[in-house]
Amino acid sequence: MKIVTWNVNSIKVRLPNVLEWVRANTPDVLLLQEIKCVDADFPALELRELGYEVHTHGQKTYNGVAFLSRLPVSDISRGLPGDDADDHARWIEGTVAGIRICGLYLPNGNGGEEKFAYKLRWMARLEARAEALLMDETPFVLAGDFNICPTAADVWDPPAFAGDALCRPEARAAWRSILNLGLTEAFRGLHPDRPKAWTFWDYQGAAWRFDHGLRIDHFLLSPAVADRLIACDIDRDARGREKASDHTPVWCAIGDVA
DNA sequence: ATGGTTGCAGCGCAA
Repeated sequence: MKIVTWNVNSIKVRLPNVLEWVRANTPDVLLLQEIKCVDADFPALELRELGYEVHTHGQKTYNGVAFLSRLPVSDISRGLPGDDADDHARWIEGTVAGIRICGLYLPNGNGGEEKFAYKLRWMARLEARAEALLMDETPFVLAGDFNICPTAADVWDPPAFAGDALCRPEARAAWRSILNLGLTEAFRGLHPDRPKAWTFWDYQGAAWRFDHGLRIDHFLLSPAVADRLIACDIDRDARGREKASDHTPVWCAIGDVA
């Protein structure tokens, strides 16, 4: 099973890129972030024509996540538990082939201490959700735009980003706390030393041209799924297309149960 | 150099 995560930064603007990429790469499950539209405005017909079940958790203007699958999906659930007052559309989960797949858009956390505090609270809820799935012994995948550069190796200019919410020690500590539940980060598990493995290049400052990137889109696997991990990689090519998102797709392949 | 770019929405805000 091939699972893809991609922050598309508006599905309305990105639809041609997404359709072309899906035709060429035929993922089984496609998790999108920042669709930036309400559910009724998501271009479901176009994706159904390519063979996908379409589930969305959208909102006006900001955020919004989608869960698309060529395989049957059951028990879709929207919203990360733990705060009924949180109205950001950042979480959608569903079961495919016995795996609970969670698509997430973690808060960026820049723009003031209130926003950073929200990010940390959201990460505490994420850890609680992962713990609950582990307790249930549910095989699961957490995938999406985590807005976290786990280490200095995941940042093009570490000193310049020292105070950025994507790199701040409290955010990295929260990330490690989640990993320390016993999860496997798919990309670094398979490519521990690959340099400049970026998944995001800012629109500003010609970041793509200079290869000034960050690695912030990730897959976290529960132990049973980690045992079945075959491959995980980043499709840089999509970032170089016309009208590209500032993020590029990241994918992983999970083998069938032996 | 407190800059620059994109998207939404309708102009400042979020990223």
